[in-house]
Amino acid sequence: MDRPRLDPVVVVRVGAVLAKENGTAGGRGLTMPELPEVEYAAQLARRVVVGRTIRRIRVLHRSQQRTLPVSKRRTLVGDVVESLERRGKYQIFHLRSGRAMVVHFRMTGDWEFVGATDPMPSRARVVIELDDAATLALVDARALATVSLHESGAGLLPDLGPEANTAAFNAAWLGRWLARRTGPVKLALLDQRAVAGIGNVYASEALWFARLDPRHRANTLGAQELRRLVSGVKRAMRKALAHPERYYGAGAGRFNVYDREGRSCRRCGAPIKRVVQGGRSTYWCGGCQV
DNA sequence: ACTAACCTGGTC
DNA sequence: GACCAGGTTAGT
Repeated sequence: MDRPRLDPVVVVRVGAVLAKENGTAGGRGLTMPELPEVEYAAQLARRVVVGRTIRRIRVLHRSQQRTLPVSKRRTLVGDVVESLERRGKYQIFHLRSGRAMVVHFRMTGDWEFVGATDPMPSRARVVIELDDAATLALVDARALATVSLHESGAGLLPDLGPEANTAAFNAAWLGRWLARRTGPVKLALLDQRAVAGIGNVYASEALWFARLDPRHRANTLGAQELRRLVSGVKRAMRKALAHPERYYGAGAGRFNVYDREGRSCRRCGAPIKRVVQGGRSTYWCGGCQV
């Protein structure tokens, strides 16, 4: 087959390989896939699965038994992956039968490409075997990633806002959305109905780019602040999409505020602060984010 | 609109 | 050995 294939020696696991290429193995091992990381993972997986016939699906962890019971798995055998689409943090495998398999990495999910002679990774939860002997494994330390099978296009995904890195996400849209939110703007940014693809890490990063205090009430932002926030989100997306190796896997740690409590701000030198909002850590610079 | 639950590796 | 990380959903 002349279809492009991943070199199995180079590509093992998306996050881990990026860290290796970056020469930073052994860092904090942050993964937390958000829009840029899921986009990169989908790009790699796409090259392996598109056009291939599913030979078998294995479930190695009970957390996936609910959504992928044996009866459903059997029906996938022989189906063909026509395309792999990313929407927000979701990956959608469109199948020739008209069905769709939807994967969400949650916090620690990742693809691992397993060669014919490679041992199955210990954290593999769902294994997709293809007709050309390629094997794609969903590895996930915390086993919270989800895989679901849908009979048709209807009800595939929950209600999602515009993609964070597209023109559809703009100040007019965001302003309309935030107007009915009274909580902190950081929490509003995490709502996938407001903007798709932002998670805890890039929410803090985007607010740093926008020079906005994450504790501001969402519905109090002015027009100029809204524009700054939109461009802050897009700057964070653009940087991470252009350099996935700096933000993914053990190579992570190139953030401006995330996980940098007490360190000095790269823009103004003031110490980075941390506060818990909605049960999750928010980081920001008390000096230049006002 | 807020909170618990889902999970388990890594750190305290 | 307790506890924390966190996206999403289900439950209050």
